[in-house]
Amino acid sequence: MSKDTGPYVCGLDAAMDVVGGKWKALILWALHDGGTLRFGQLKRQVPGVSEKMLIQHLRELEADGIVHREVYREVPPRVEYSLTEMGEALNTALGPLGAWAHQYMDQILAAKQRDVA
Amino acid sequence: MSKDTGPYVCGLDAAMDVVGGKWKALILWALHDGGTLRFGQLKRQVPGVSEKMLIQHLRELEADGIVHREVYREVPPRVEYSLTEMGEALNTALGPLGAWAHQYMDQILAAKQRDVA
DNA sequence: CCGTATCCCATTTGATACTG
DNA sequence: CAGTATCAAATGGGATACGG
Repeated sequence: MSKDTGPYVCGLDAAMDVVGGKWKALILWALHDGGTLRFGQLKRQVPGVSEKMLIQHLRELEADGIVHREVYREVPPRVEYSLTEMGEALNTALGPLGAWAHQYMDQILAAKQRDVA
Repeated sequence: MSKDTGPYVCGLDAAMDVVGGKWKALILWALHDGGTLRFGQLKRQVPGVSEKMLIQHLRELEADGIVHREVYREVPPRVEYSLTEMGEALNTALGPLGAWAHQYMDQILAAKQRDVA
C-alpha cells in the first residue's frame, strides 16, 4: 500500500493515503460510533468485498492505527474489530464529506452515468 | 476512472470515487477559495505531477462537475481552471479531513515509515 | 502554452481453492 | 470462524515523444 511515503504536500493527501482503498470508507462506516464487529459481521456489512480484500484493508488500517483488533482464543475463533480513538476522529472528520456526497448525489450519479455511455 | 458506477452503499464511497485520484486532493487544494489558475500554474502548484496525469484528473473533475474549465482563444492559448459551487462545497467538506491528518500526522508518518522497513 | 498519443510497468483487485 | 495462498485480470500511473 501507500506508495513511497513521499513527503505529503498537505494533510489531505496523507489522509487520502490512509483512507484510499476501495473498501476502506465502507469499513470505517460500518464501525462507526463505537461499533465492534466480528470478521464475518463486517463482511456482511461491506457487500461485495472478498475475504482477501477485507483482511488486507483491515491489516492496513490496523497498521495505520485506525482500527483495533482483538483476538479471543476460543473455539470457534472470535476476532473483533473496532475503531481506535484516532479512527473515531477520522470517522468524524469524514462526516462532512459523506454529507457533501449525499447532498450532491444526483449530480455525482449523473456524471458517472454519462461516462459509461 | 470510477470503476463500474456500482450503486454506492453510503455517501462516503461516492465521495471517495470523486476525489480518489493520486493528485486530486492536491488539485482541489490548489484551487481553494475562489482561486483561478492556468494549466501551467496548476502544474507548478502540484509538485511532481506529469502533464498527462494533470490533464486527466482535471478532465475527470470537470466531468464530475467539480472544476470549471474556461478556454480563451488567444495566442498563446490560455485556459483557466476554477472550482464550481459543488467543488467549493467539496473543498469545504474536505477541511476536517485535512485537519485530522494534520493533527495525527506524526502517527501517520510513523506507520508509513514502519511498513517500508 | 496547453495539451495528445503510445507504450509499459507497478500496484490493486478479483477468483478460486485451501487451512487451523 | 477467520483467515492464507496462488494466480490472473484490471486499473492506475509514469516516461517519452509529438502536435495545434
